[in-house]
Amino acid sequence: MTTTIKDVARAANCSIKTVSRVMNNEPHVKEPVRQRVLEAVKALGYVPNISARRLVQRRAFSLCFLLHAGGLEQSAMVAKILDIGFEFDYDILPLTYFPSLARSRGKLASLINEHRIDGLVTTPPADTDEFLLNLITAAQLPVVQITPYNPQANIPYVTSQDYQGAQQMTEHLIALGHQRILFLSGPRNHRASLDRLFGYRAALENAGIPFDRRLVLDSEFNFDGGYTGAKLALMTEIQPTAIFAGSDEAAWGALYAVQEMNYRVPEQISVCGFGDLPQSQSIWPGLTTVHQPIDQVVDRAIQMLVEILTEGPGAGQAVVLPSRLVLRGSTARHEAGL
Amino acid sequence: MTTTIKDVARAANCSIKTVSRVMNNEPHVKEPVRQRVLEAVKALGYVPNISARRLVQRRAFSLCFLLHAGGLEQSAMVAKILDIGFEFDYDILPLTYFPSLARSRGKLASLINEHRIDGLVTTPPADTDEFLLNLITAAQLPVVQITPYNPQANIPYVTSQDYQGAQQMTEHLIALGHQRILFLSGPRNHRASLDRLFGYRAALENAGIPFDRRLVLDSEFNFDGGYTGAKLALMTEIQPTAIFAGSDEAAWGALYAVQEMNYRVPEQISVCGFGDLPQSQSIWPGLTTVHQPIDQVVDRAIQMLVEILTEGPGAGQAVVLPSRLVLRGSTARHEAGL
DNA sequence: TTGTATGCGTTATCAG
DNA sequence: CTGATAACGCATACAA
Repeated sequence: MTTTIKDVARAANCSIKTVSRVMNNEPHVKEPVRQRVLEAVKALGYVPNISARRLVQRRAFSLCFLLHAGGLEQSAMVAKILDIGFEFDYDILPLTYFPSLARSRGKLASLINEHRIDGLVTTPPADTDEFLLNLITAAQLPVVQITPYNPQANIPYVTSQDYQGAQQMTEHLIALGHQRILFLSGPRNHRASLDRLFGYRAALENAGIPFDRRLVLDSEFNFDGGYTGAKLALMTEIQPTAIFAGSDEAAWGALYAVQEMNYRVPEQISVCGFGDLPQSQSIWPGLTTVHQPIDQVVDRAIQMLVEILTEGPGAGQAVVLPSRLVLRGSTARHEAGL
Repeated sequence: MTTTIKDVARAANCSIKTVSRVMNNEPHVKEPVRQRVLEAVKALGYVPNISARRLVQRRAFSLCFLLHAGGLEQSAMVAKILDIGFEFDYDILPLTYFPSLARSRGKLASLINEHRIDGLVTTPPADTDEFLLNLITAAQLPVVQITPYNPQANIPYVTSQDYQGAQQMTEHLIALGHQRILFLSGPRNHRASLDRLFGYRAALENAGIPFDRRLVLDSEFNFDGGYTGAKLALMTEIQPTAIFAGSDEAAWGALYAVQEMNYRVPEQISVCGFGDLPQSQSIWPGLTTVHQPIDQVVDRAIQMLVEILTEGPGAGQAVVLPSRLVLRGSTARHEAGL
């Protein structure tokens, strides 16, 4: 038999309301009474029944963290999410979302329509998915985005410095003597990707290097995208001396392609990425990249959502966390002779 | 205002109990009545309130999938878990568990003690953690393990062929002309690792190759373990011609170490792993490994747990799914002259 | 500062 | 086969 609030009230010789007050840290309880209640709670091993709370409060006390399927880009986020597990009373339900799969859309819809969650954290590219947006607006579900500012919506978000990170990385490559820097961009609806592209261009401009649009290739932020982009550039007249992939995964693909074509990294070609996924320090010869504070981003996003859920919409903000360069073995000075 | 079971009952001109029967596919409802109810449900867009169900059934309708922290070994499982998201009425709460961290132990304890979950799926090495075992037995929590058979416990489990997979891989290396095959083993309390070691030894024995115990190195199933083990073997008199890592992650580390020492893979040294993580086909030169049907393992484990939860302990079984070799570029015939 | 009574939306009991 | 009524455990107006 589980002990309920009534048992505690009886043991502490007070009403259940008083116990409730103590449990929820509400005011208007005299100190001696509060102590009696706390003792009774400890003695009986009382734990509030979360299901009852859910019912009476009309909340699911759980939230969904929506991730993009397939990519490893988000595996670092997942690691943090699984580390958190649940935050306060909120269960965290991580879910991958394939907009193209009816089954996946159905899962998301039932999650929302059956009121199984109170709020949502989204990551690109889910945040631009129309089906999802319709669900959210119909259900008036609170949302926190992990993505740069979207001027079209007024949605709280958490992100890290994309523009600045890309600019610094490009400056670094330029300082190493590189002039022909290939930039492997992501999808155009991926705002962070755009910001990185702008940062790249800003650095070139500041250095007085004329912009060659052939040096920017649109691709996907995954292994294949990087692989294909690098191959394309090396097999044609583009001939970069450095490859700056807009994501670490694409950088891995580029690294693979470059080595497959028997170029030496970094002696002949430098390669770098963006994101600093854990594996990027494990692959040979170590990927130079822009470190994003993913753990903190995830942490802040979840906290912000919980705050919105408990304190109302006003708790939503815009947060941009700093990123920084991480120099490893995949980049080196460009020697004119090679 | 959300529509409740009462609204449906009124609309269908019957009692709430009848509606409940229809919703739960219980018998003893005449067909015309059932139809009326179903129409009313559709017309009103009625969705049962899961919180009320949770309260009255005294179940959390959620389960925890416990993962080992840090390793990528489990990232493939995570991908599948996040794809499933929730199964029937059960929310799936994936959580990483660091037994050494008080915070992590606390999370797990509150999850169980606060009755937030009805059952648990465990993966190595959590399944041998004493703190967890105590929690489970104290709470009498149903568990399904993802690990080979443990004769000490009578716990339902799902796994894939570890022994056979390792044996086949070793046979393959032998067929390629390798005689000195280094085996990078995992922790001794990792049962799957032991089974792989036994498979390796069985293949050697069948081929009449005398067992050299210096060729088996105990290490960790991660990048560093593989890196260190490979270095050790190559810098000493052990001198293997092939390295069989008991996990893909360790194989990556070995691959890194071998290349760092300027050996060519696979021409001079063959390297292979176990598990077939997604990244193993992305790293250069492509890792030969044993494919485990991780998606199916995860699927079956969750389904089994839900069955136990709904149908009682009798639903638990022992399931072993098949694994198979995947040949890529990291292994080749051993030429005596090199 | 404290307590009483009511309701949240289901499922379960037991009588019809 | 069907239905009235009582839990489930908590929070919350509203009194006192």
